[in-house]
Amino acid sequence: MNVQLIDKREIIFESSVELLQDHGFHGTPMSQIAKKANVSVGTIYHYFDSKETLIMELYGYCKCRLMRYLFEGLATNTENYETHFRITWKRFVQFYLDHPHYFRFMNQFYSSPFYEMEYVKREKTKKTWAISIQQFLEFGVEKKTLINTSTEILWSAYIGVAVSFLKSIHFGKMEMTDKNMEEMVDIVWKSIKAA
Amino acid sequence: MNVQLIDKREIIFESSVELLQDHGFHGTPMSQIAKKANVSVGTIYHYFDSKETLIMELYGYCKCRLMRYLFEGLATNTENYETHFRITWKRFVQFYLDHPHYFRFMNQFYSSPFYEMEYVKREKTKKTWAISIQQFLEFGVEKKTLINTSTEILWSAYIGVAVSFLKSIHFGKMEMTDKNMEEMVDIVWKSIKAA
Amino acid sequence: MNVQLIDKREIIFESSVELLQDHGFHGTPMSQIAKKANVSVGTIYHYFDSKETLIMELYGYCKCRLMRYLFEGLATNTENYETHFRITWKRFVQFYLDHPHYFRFMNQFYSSPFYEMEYVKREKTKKTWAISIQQFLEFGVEKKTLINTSTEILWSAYIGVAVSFLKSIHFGKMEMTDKNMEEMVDIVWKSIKAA
Amino acid sequence: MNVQLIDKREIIFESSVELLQDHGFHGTPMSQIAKKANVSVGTIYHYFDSKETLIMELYGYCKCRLMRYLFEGLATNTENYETHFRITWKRFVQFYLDHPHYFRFMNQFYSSPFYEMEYVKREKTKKTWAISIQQFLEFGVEKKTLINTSTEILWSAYIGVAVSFLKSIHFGKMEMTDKNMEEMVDIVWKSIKAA
DNA sequence: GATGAATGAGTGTTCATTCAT
DNA sequence: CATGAATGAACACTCATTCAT
Repeated sequence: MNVQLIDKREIIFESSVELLQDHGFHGTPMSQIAKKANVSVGTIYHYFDSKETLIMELYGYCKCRLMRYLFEGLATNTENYETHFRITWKRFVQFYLDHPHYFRFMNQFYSSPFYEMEYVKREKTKKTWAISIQQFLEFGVEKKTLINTSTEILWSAYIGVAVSFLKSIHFGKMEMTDKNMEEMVDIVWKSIKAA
Repeated sequence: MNVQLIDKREIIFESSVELLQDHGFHGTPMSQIAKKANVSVGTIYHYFDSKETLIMELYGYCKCRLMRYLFEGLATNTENYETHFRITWKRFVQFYLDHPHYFRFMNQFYSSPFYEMEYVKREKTKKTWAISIQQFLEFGVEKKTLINTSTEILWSAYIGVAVSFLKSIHFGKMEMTDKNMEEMVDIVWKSIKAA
Repeated sequence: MNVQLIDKREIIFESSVELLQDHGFHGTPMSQIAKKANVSVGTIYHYFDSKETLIMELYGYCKCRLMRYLFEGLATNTENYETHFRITWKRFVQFYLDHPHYFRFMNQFYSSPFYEMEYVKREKTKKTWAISIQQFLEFGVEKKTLINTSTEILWSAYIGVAVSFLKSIHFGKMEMTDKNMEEMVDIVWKSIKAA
Repeated sequence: MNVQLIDKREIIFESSVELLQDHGFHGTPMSQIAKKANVSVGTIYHYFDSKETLIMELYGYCKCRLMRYLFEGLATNTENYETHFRITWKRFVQFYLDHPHYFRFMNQFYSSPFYEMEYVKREKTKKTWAISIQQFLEFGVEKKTLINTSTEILWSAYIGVAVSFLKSIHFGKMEMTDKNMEEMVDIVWKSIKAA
């Protein structure tokens, strides 16, 4: 029971993503989140200052989950960069395929005015997953395995295709098959590997 | 009088995008849109059934604007596919750079639960810009200028990088320069051109 | 019906005083005021920015009503100061006897943290009833009919006894009779008239 | 242990007045009082049945403090009534000047719907400070030192001017000087002393 | 006795929508 | 066609109070 108390924030988080992703931020009343989490509204406000705060922190929570999944058990200084690259990219996609509501929530968040605010904060706490992937990309440039351009450009190529791919799958325009996955990594890899 | 009708709808559209993009769909009251458009709320309801309808139709309006811009003055059966490809991709990006609130609005819309509904309707009226770009991509496959894969995959590579690139620029992570633009097209082209 | 529209603010005012004075500011929900005024909550918010604003403006409304009552039909430059003084003081008391809820409301307001805020504003718009009575008192000092002291001191003597008297009546400790009224004016007059 | 009990109640009382006087009764959450008193909310509820009870008892506590201050070291059957009268009146004012938040709290309480309830109870427990001052005033009437009128009328003249004077000082309209104090007592004394 | 997490009824406020003018 | 006052359901959030520890 003590354990449950500690996890209350997490219970609220999990209830929130599911609801928020398919009714939208404003379409999901706090009362509904409370009901789904089996707590009272007051309890949510005990753990979070406001609905906005809850959403902001939920975003952080999702990022953490993704991070853990992305780099788990992966040697940091890999010898074969390409292999490493392919694994990471596929994991990124796989994470969202396994947690579709995380994907939809984060995507919605990222495209909403909420993100603008969050972004400011992010500048302060540099330690984010985005940075980590970026470091990985920078490393590739240094090793001359990737084309010699700005990290931001590489990042756009890396993440953009993944997100776009995930959306196509989400909307049922495409099937998720190993073949498709492989073709997509090929495309990404081809696009930014050094000639 | 007919002219005036069209004008008023457009005035409402223009006022809406600007507001919606930085306050969000639920963060923008009809009254505020009315004020910005210099009409009464009643008038908006004269032209649109509901707020939802307004947003839906606004999305359609934006799509039309983009379409017109994308293919304007461009010969449909071009001899040099690559040139055509590069021009189109850069126009796509340029359109949003010129109309940043269109970009933010459509992105927000596309990532919101609204889109799900809209999507169903879209299936009925096939004539959308997306289809057009897709036809262009399919044409490339037929000509064996692009790699032989599904249109959806090509589409993901094409659009994903563009969107991601635009976001980086929007958030000030990247400067918009001709050089950057050129590098991005190169990446996209390289990624899907036939070997 | 047009007339009624114009008077809507006043209808809300009248409903408010009655409720506020016997349930307190926080003890009176907006919904209750709305019900009593036979309008919707939304309508109240159409005329007043917030509950606070409503209360503030209600105070102003009450002050106006009192003012009109106090000096109505009274020649400004009276020859007999004492007569004038006695009439005004008794009118002040009478006004509140006739409008007991105005008295209780204003008293409550005056003793609450609300007044502090209002007070700041009042400094800007000097034209208040308090000032008017004070001018009357100053005039008495100039004429050497009242003792030669600060207006504030005279004011305290004038208003303090009246308020205290009204409270005693309100709490049933005292009957309101002409005799009592006369005795009270005597006391006040005696206390500040020049020797 | 008994000592501790009394202490905690007092700590809670002291924290309460300060908070209540400038945020109002409903503007001060129990949690805030608890924080200021360095106890938990639960503890407050251990000593007081409800918030209402706390406020009621706080009022009683303040009255006691005033009483002790008013008559401390003062012979009950004084020979010189006027001197005694002046001392008491000035002490009354002085008490509130020394404890401004007591003044504001009691004033607020007295003008609020709370008092109505309290008043009923008060009838039962006759032993209050008000009664004491009233006895003092009655004594003056018997001695024919004060005018021959009802105690309530004398009381109104006595207390009303004091309260009004204190408010003027509180709102900074008047400076608290010995001269002003002396002038005010003169006014009060003059107003009710026998001719 | 003391704590403070949990509760949930209750409040102020917003805003899409209607409709009489 | 245009207006904007009126509506009232719905929501975010508060806070007195309880109770398991």
